[in-house]
Amino acid sequence: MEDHGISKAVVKRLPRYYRYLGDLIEAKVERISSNELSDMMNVTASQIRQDLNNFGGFGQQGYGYNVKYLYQEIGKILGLDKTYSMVIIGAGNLGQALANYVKFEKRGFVVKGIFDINPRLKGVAVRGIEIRMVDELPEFIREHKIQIATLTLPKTGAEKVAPILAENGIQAIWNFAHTDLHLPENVVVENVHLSDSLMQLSYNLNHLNQ
Amino acid sequence: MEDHGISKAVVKRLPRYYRYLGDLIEAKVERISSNELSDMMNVTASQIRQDLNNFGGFGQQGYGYNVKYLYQEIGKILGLDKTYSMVIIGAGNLGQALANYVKFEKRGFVVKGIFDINPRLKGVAVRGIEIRMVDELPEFIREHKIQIATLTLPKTGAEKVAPILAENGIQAIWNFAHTDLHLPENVVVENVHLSDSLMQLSYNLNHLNQ
DNA sequence: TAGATTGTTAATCGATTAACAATC
DNA sequence: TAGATTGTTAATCGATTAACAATC
Repeated sequence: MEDHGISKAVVKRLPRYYRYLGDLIEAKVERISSNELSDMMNVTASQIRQDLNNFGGFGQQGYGYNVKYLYQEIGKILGLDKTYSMVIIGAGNLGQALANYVKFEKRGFVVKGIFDINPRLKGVAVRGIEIRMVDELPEFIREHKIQIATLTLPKTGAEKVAPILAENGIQAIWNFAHTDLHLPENVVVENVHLSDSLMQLSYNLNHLNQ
Repeated sequence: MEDHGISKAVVKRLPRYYRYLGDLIEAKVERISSNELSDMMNVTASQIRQDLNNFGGFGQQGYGYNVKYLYQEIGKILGLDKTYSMVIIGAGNLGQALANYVKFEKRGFVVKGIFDINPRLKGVAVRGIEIRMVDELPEFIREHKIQIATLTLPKTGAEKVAPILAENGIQAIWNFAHTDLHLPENVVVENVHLSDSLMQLSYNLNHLNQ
């Protein structure tokens, strides 16, 4: 577990390496050089080697990298060799969409509960998981040792619930709400601001040219 | 429209400025200095001024920035003063969630059509928009002058449909599929790789410490 | 006018790329 | 052994921060 000082840029690239390596495994490719991978991914071979060497020497001179091994190692670095207990807070369209997305479960992110404030949703089941009311959260988190909370509710709701999560020992928040959460240092926040993304698209669409 | 050479990092920060300025307008704040904004946003005042001056001098010495004016100007830079015609391709949970998300519409991104390959969904309506079959896409895009396609379908489907979109004049793709699309330079691609995001969360969760 | 704060230039810092010795 | 390719150091490039003159 000794590392740190790894830049955000590097961490951001790891899932992409992981994805390409997964595809290579599917294609039954056994070994790959940083140069071949560089061609596939449109990054420099130098960057690939630098990135990987932040975590250790996974390759072999004259040979390259063993695809399966490297895939496994990056998986471990990303923490994908473990399972995580998750709740989804906000059972609207997006929340339900994420709850239904089984691929996350396959990667080890298990949805243990879905929560909402709307009493009309109480007891309604999404993929076999009944929707609970938000006031049950503190107990639920502690009882089920929930590590990750996915926030798919409006801004104000997210801001209200976030400190409660922190108080009850949530370790990470996957935040889809359109706001920046201010939480203690020991709570990891990963933001997915879809409207920011759409605005970037819009910018690029308008400014793409000579 | 003269610019370019604006770095990705800057463009990525613009929506966040825009969001904070919107909040300030709601809070009836009329003017703000780069220093105050810096405190709110946890970025350096220097960076704020540098970022903005990529696009012009929006402030005034001794005064700061007029919130409403700056908000408008950033909106224009992001292209939010226009409307866009959009289709959503893939009417699964995520596609339907996005189709139901009215805030996008309010920002000018209008969903004109929803498409799927599953014949059982044909004619089903989402927020009043009936689901069409993917083979109708080329005609639909041209007829309705669609500029943006949102891809919320599996990898293989996305890879199949993407070139068809490009051929029929789509200008930008908002890609939620778990794959990198290879398209002509004149098609903007904005990726939202949710599982990459979840992996970054997982990394940070495991490596947060001393 | 004095004070505040921008716009912008210069300095620093960090990340990417290039180069090459080590070694399989 | 010769060839290939890594791991790693050094060079370059770009982005962030600091500083300050311009000016409202």
